[in-house]
Amino acid sequence: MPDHDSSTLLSGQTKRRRVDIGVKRTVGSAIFARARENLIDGMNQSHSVDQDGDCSLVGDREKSNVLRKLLKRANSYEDSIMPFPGATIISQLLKNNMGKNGGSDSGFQGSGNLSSGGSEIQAEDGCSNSSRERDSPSDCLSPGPPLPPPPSSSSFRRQQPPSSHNSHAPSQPLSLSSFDLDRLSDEHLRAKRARVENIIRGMSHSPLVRPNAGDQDGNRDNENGSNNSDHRGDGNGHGISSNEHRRSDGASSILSSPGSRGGGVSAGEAYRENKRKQRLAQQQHSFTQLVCSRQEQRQEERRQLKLQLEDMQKQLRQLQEKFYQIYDSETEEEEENGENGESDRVREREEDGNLSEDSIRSDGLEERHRGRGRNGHDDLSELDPGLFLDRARALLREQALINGELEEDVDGREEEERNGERVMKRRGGAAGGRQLAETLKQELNCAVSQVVDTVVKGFSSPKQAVGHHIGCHTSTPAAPSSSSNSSSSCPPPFAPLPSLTPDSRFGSSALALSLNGDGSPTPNYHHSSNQRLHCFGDIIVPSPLDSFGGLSSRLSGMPTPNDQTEALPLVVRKSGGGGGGENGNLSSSLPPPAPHHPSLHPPLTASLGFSTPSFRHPFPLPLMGYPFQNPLGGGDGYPPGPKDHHRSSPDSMDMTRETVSLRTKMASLGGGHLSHHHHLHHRQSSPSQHGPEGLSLSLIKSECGDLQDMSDISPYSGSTIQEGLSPNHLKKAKLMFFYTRYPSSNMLKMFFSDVKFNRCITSQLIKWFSNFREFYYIQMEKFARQAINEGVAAVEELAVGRDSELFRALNMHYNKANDFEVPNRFLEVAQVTLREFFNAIVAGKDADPSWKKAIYKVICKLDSEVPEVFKSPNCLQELLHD
DNA sequence: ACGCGCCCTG
DNA sequence: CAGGGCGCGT
Repeated sequence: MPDHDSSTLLSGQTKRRRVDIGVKRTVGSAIFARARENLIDGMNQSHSVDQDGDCSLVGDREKSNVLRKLLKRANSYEDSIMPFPGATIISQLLKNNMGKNGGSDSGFQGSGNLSSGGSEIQAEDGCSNSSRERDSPSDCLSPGPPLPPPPSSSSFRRQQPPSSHNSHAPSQPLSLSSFDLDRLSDEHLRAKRARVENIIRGMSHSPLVRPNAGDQDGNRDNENGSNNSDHRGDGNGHGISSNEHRRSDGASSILSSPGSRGGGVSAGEAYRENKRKQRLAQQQHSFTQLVCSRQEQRQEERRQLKLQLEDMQKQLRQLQEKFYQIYDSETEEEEENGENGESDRVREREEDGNLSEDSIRSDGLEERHRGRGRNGHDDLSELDPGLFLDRARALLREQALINGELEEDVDGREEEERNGERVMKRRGGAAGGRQLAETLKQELNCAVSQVVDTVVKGFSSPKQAVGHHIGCHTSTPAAPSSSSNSSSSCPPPFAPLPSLTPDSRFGSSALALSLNGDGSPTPNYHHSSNQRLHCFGDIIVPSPLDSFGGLSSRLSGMPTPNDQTEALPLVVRKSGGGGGGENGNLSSSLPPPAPHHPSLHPPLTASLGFSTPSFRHPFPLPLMGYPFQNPLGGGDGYPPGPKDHHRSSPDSMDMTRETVSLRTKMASLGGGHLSHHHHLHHRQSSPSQHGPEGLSLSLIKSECGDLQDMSDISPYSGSTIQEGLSPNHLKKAKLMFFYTRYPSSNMLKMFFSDVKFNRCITSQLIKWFSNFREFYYIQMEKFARQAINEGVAAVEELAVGRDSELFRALNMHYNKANDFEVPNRFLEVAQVTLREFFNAIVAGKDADPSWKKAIYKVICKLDSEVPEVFKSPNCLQELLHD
């Protein structure tokens, strides 16, 4: 896995570098361009760079996006309610929400926000909404006209105001859920509000509460410092922008240094509380009430989250102390070596501690969230720390079980904590810090992935998420005790909830991040690559996965790939290095949701070895929703159900008729062979490997899914219409290349009439010819240079005959079997091409970067008619027989 | 803005 | 051979 990671990283780096260098467009200042690139990368790719903050940040960003979406969708509703121009109002609301989420945390500063409706809020909003990549907090401070949230541009960008990210992130989920509340009646709102307030009041007495305003800066600085030092290693050129970016992002609230925490309820809190109440009283009528209530709720939620955060941090610190006590003596030496890796490890420990200990206290919040969740589709509630913690806890337990160091009982949270400590101690004593670190890494990975998963799921299917949320919460605690086999821990809870199953697919497979799942209502999502992106913006969130990857890689001591392109959305992780792995298979292999019985699990789980419960969810990945119609496979072609193992041997599939693309995708997915995908269960691969694979799957789905439904390919009909390209098609294309180097798409359609054309197929064919050309021209250039080197002085000396090396090379490539008689015309063209290259090189034109273009222009005119025979689906037989 | 083609990479 | 990025032409 390290190898893979490193390779990926390298490629990513190179790509990035290339991109950076290649960007000639003048987009303002280079810094801005960089920043945007980073942003986009962060959104769409891994942002391993700042893993520390990723957990929360990612979620935050995504949430913000989602919030916007929701708001947009709700426009109609809001309009009806509000007499004012809907857009303005909504944007205002949105801003307020966002401002509150981000701004209220800044303690006293926010005191004026509520009553005044505040310029501050708006300003902050403007900041975040404008999605300008700027690092100076001052921008946000300057009050200005409210900027309507630019949905398109901002969808991919982070919106956190630089000054408030700490608590901002956690609060987001709640705000989302609260949004749903809009649709509830006032009564509901009030009731809820009252409940929440009660809770908050209770919480407010917590000694851990503190005003964030003062701390944030300090914390951020600290975090930044650590981040910078950590990532310096992988800065590779874009360090500046990335660092800056990170700064603005801030570190994750969860992981942030606990050093400055503490203190009782701030005066600001109380003040704000009062303010809220006043406002409530004032706003008894009209939509303003709605708005205010929502705001209030958000604030409260935020506060809760903040409290939780504080708690977590404190716990983290405690845990850390314990940790150090136990291990420092042993690991000191290692730490002495102290490089980035070491520091990373330390942080990991912190994180881990955070997670495990946080879980201890998450109950109250969970309860609240659950309650709230029922009212609206607060899938978002899933996002809340409580859930996260819960899952983390479960993971921790799981890990303990895996290592056989955890006792069966883990009922009480204290118990749990103790167990964790015990485990640590034992490990420290026996295996040493290394093992512990490994365990922690795994745990962390799992937790992160789960969180991501949860977020995604929540976004993708809100309503279901509620149920899922509940199920998950309840299930996790109980699972470990029920059986040593953790695999059954999470799934069972879902079983009773039919509605959950659809999205649980994603949800459960932490690795499966794709939102495109069938369940998701995103209408446009399967359109084009572009839309793919949009999709992500809408629902999914690449970053979480990224963060996951980053974390995992980092934990493993490997640099994180910066350029993990779309791996995220997708999905299928087959095996997991982090222990999450194999689920991908399961998920992919499992058929939809029918409430599955635990009985089904045993075989699967057994092969899974150890993995977190969530990973074991045998839910099919969203991708599965797109049944790859395998004409021969009778429609169940691709996603093999869990039972596929027991089914007729996969080999029965007619691979020759399998579409090429499908095969390739499958290969990427299944680690190779469609027929052997069941072997995946036994494979152990690094998580990093899965990203790309999953990606390919998503690609298939998203790109091909939209094309005409493949369903109309009659599997049983004698008709040769295929939805994909077969190896024979490839061969045919190669032969066609002898006639035409630049076939038009129409031509391709004519000559591949036995293929059901869609964008996928078309582009694939075009790509084929592009690749053919590439090879062709490379050969030409090579031989031209060779001729020049050999002293050929005149082009006339150059000739391409069937016995020439050049021709042999070409023939070997396009007509390997040599069972096709290459037309003379091709020889002529080849000769012309060769000479063109020769002349150009001799003339020194090759100094020009685009010197080949002229040649291409010439060659593209030399295409000749492709014999009619090629139009026949059976042309190969006919041609080759000749 | 979109599609195409080249280039580079894996 | 496929992905992805980029530039160019429309």
